[in-house]
Amino acid sequence: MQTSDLIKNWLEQLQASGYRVTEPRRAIVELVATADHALSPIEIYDSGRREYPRLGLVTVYRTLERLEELGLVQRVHSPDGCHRYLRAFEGHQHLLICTRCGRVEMFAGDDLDPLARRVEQATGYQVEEHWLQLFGVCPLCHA
Amino acid sequence: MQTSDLIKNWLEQLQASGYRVTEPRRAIVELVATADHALSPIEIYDSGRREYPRLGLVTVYRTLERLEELGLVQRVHSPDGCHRYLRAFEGHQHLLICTRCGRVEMFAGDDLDPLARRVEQATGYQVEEHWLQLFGVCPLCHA
DNA sequence: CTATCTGCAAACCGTTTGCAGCGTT
DNA sequence: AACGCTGCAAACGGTTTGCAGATAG
Repeated sequence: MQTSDLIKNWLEQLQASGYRVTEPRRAIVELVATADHALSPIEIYDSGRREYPRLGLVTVYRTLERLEELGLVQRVHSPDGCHRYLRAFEGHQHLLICTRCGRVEMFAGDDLDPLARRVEQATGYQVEEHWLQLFGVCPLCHA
Repeated sequence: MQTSDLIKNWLEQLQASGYRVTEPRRAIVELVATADHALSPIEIYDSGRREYPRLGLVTVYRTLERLEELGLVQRVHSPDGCHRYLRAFEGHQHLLICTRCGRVEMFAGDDLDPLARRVEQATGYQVEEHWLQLFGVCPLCHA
């Protein structure tokens, strides 16, 4: 899908879910849908302001909340605890995250479902979610 | 190792590293070394206060910092972003965490090193750390 | 026209820092 | 006796909430 189509698609999904398509939302969606790395709310706010100067940080948080509800973005947790947001991709993804710049790669990892089921059996837990994340330094930051 | 020995061992390690063994530290170490689940700083503060009422939250943070330096505790990250602390075990562990009460189980997972090396090769990243964590509801919270 | 959305300000929560006095060594 | 440690209070940064005015549908 073309990035412009992606943006249009997100806005349509917002609308279809009863949300309104507004200028600030348009700016935020444009940024997040096309970013190649995970963005923090502040980064979105700063960049978004260049396009739509009246943008407020609160709106960034509220819009991200909506996009997460719709499954369009996912949160990324890092060792530093900083919350970043990344466009969600098809199915469950395993992430490789650059600890310097937040750039994110996806990789096909092991399928963890068998493991999860094994562990459920062994412990009696009901497994609801799993994280498989690698952290490292990307080639660009490394140079 | 007996839990009382474990506590003694931690206090000795503090001392050996040039830190002082004080009443508040003793209370904190006792709690964290023997806990069967990951504790948040506030929980440590509240419980610690029962044993040593003058305990301050700041001291909890500062002591956890020391214990982390010495490799005696490890941070645990959850989807809610809440930081909890767990006694560190031998080698690298994969965790299963109860999202309700913070109880933690360890499990022998796949060895992720081959995967990490494969991903390094494919992406050019230098992989430094990995997380394999499962989240769920433990049998007790589930009932 | 109405209900949602926005931005501001202020509240809020977990964490960190400055500092004067206390307690370990 | 000296220096690290403590607890209080206050600062701090990120996130959330209340509210009156703006705006999409």
